[in-house]
Amino acid sequence: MTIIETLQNAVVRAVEQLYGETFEPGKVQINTTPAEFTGDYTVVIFPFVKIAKKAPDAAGAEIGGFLQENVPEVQGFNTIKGFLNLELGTAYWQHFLQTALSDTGFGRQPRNGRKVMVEYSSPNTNKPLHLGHVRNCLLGWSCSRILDAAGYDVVKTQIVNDRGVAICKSMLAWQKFAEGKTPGSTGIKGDHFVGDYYVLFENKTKEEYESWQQTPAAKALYAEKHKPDQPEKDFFKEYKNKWFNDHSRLGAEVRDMLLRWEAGDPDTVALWQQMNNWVYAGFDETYAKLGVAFDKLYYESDTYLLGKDIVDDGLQKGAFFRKEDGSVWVDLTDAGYDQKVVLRADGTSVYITQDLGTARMRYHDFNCEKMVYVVADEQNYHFIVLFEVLKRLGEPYADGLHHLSYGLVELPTGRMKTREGTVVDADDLIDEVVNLAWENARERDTELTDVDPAGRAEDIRRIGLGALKFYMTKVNPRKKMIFNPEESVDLQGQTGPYIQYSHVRINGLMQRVEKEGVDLAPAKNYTAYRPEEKELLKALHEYPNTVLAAAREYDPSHIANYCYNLAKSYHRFWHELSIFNADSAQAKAFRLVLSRAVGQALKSGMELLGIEMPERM
RNA sequence: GGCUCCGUAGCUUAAUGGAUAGAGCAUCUGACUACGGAUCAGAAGGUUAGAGGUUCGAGUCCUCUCGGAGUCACCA
Repeated sequence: MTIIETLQNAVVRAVEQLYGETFEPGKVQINTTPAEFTGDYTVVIFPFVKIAKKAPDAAGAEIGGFLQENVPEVQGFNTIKGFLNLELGTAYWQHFLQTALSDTGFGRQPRNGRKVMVEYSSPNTNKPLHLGHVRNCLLGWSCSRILDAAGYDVVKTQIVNDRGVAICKSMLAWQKFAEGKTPGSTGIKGDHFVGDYYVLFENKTKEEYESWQQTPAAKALYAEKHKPDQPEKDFFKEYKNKWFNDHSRLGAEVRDMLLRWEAGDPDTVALWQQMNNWVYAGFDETYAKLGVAFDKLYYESDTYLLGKDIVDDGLQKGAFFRKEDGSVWVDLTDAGYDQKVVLRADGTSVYITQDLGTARMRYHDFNCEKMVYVVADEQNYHFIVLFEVLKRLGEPYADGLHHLSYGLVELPTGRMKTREGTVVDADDLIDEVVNLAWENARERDTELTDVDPAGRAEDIRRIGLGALKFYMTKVNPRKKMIFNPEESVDLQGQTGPYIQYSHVRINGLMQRVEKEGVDLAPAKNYTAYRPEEKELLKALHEYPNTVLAAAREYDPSHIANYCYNLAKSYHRFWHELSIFNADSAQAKAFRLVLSRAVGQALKSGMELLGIEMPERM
């Protein structure tokens, strides 16, 4: 039982005895006491005022008195304006510190035997990963780690969008123009290699379209179809999709290729596998650099026909209905949404059919009671519909579905656009932040460069990536993010390196403890806490609660902000108090023990964000 | 237009319905010849977009208005 639960229960007993009313323990509000008041935890008294028929402070004093008498941990209290501030005794804090230190899993909940699947990244195989995938991957990875720490068994997965017209474009361009070149022969990373042919296809198509616009047929079409005052340029911009479907030679070839792929034509399938394998090799490299991984991969080429049995199921249960043309629909108008098609008239699947089928398949594969989809907020509506439909079908996991929706990453110049070349490539970005960390390190210190070059390089990599990862996880996922390249590699202030630095400081202390064989036992006799010590201790104490809150809300930014606050308290503590030169052996031992526990929590918290700690910086 | 999300200091942001809205960046002023200054202390900067309402108490909940984004495909 946590201290908060202990206090809640005790308050319920107090109210029962004093005023003869029962209350639900969960309804008792207990907050950490703000720094400007004395106390550790604060009970909000207002809800009891009516029952007590007393002024807030009088009721608070009575409840406080009861708690002090009946709860051993409560040593003192004061009431101010309806808030009952409770002070916990040093025995409690000493015990807590010892537990936090010896418990290697401090902040981790015991296994709860429940399984959750987290889907993230889910790239297309026709181009490399970009900045948006980086946010997605960091959120997905972090969310997985947090759920794991909260006691769940987590299955990390991605669904690879490996089929469709996009990859066929790359394939066709490669076939026509590559003259047998490969990533191996050119030295280009596989995903970039394939992406280049996708771009080439788009460029060739553009050329074809522009020359087509000069033909008499095109001119006649414009003359006949354009809206009043519409310039030729605008007309043809609008017409592009229709042109691609009706007139383009490349368009015809690419559709032909897709048909051959669907028919299982061996040559086409072989080429498709070849090119996707190049891409996967590239992705693996990027994922490794980012420090993320997956337990199970699903491929859209395997899943894109799924879901038809669910459609039958839905028809039988009356959740779906069939229109005259044979298409199948779900009517969500009673819930304030639209009617959505779930199966085309020709019997083929649409996007949501596939997702319905995939959800059921995953449930059968892993028996997950929860599934988290890390997908950008563009698809909010899709997931509302998907979850609603699964609920109406009575799927057993329907209540455990969560869309971890995050805002798009934009540049200061606006939204990223492939066509305008404003996409920030993931590999470039990672290299860039590490380079900047190098530059910065060289300016700082020359002493560290001559020892252990390999360890030094690894530390710098951790610092650069730490800056990037913290920058991207510290904001609430829901918020649209303006990616400012300069701020993302800041190393001062509310940043990853700020936190890493506090850990490095602690490391330094611990090495000295080791070297000098400092006796830490006197720590338990130290009780006269200084404000900086108490603040730090209280901050440390909040770690397990923070992990639980982050898991409950699927929100890594709670962890990021917590780590920052803890590091901030530590820096202040460090600056205000002498550790090795403390007044007494007890104070010295206590501060060292506290430092060690804080170091462990910081390391553990940052690990939840996928951030590693450097040895030195 | 319907639906969803967002709007907090110049900028980036925090705050299970609780106390004087908390940080960082940028600006200005300071800090021990001491455990590492990627640090610390301080100043300045806020009508939480606006107006009503609910509540003992609202940045947070409700209604309306304004501004921004997304979505409203038999695309994925």
